[in-house]
Amino acid sequence: MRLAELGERSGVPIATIKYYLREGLLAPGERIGPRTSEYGEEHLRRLRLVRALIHVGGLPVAKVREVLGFVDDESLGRTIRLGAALWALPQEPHPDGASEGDASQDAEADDAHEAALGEVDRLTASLGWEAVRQLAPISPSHASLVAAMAALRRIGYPWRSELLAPHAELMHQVAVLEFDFMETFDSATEQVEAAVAAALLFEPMLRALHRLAQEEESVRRYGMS
Amino acid sequence: MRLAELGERSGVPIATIKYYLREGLLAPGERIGPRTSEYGEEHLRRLRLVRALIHVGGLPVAKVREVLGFVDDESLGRTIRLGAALWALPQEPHPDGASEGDASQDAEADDAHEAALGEVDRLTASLGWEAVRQLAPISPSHASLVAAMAALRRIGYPWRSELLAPHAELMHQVAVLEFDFMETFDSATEQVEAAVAAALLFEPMLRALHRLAQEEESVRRYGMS
DNA sequence: TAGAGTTGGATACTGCCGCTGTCCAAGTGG
DNA sequence: CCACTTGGACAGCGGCAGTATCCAACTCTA
Repeated sequence: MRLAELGERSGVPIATIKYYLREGLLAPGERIGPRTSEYGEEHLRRLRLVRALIHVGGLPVAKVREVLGFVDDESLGRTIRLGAALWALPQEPHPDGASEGDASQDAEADDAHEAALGEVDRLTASLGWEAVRQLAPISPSHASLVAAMAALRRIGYPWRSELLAPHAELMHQVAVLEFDFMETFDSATEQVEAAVAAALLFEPMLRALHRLAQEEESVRRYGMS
Repeated sequence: MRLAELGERSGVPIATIKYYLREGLLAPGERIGPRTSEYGEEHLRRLRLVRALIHVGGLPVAKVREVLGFVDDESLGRTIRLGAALWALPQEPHPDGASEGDASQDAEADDAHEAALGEVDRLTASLGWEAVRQLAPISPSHASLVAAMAALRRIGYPWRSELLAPHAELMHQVAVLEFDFMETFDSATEQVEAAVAAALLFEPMLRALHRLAQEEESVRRYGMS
């Protein structure tokens, strides 16, 4: 398949495909002439993944390049390759959300952070997530969880680890399913691609469930009016 | 408190506060002279909410204006006011993620959509979420859930409603807690603000838990290497 | 083989968005 | 009294995801 067909089958404008090629999000096609390249099904698959990362996941192009760099790095072992790709996914839309006001506020923020840290520690201990506990100092997901809990605490919502535990257990079941799914693919690259896609697409579903539950509870409490 | 102090206590640059005033995200202060205004604690609170919506929630300024418009509309009943504010929160970062390739792909997408619709229907039926079932045709959250499930299905991940049910139940418990928290505030405006903030800040926490669970499972399966 | 169309490649531009810097005349405060 | 601040207006910036244009070299079709 050549460029025009790739664009047609993927629904992505040719100018945009050229852009992705330039940015290294898409490997160049196989050269079959000085000014002609042939693209395969794997290009189509990759193009769909890129679009999903950017449009569903909301990742900036630079981040996509980083993630795909790990996905494609065949010199890495599977664990590292998968871990690196998943860690490269951004943890929060905008990590610069902290306030930097006067001293009292900074102190407030630190208190919340400390408390959140302790809460997460108790949570992972009660769950027996030993790997997570070992990785805690360097794991972006761990930092992200602490930051989110601290933010909630700062607006006066001191969430307890006991309330989080059931979610955590469920998330672990979800992770098991995701990994099972991932292992149905043959090539390591496809496996990691599948894991990234699943990790990313599951989250909007969770968010939607959360909002639906809010709707239900709102109507139950206050009626439909 | 005057402009300079508001900027200092919130940590938001004065130029930015002026921008928010211009954009209508922040009510003007109380005029105490032809060129002087006084700002109160509610301005500080609102400013923090605006920052949280933009930086933690990733909302564009226009969306923030829309949400706050409902939060502030005292002519609305509480149900409507709350519902409108929550519905105005964006459901997906980039809702334009669909592909529009050739006919075969469109058909594929429709199949996935139909299947997802049925799955969600069975889910809400089994949960007894009657309000959600009634609101389904107009609820953005419902549409969003269907879209997310359809996207997963399209990449070959036909999630069953049984697997979602425990999440949904948990989310309902979460919603109950959120509403309890909301009701600890006196003024309706503060209540709705609290609900919006809680709805928004809970989601990053869930995502972080999901990713931590992935880490744990990855190490359990493939070791730390 | 002629002529229309496509290719990879380079470069410059667009539009949106969240600010940010500058300027101003009118007031304020020590 | 005079430096400073205020509300207000407006232009500009920097980043980002594309998009448009042009090109010479090539390929396909008639």
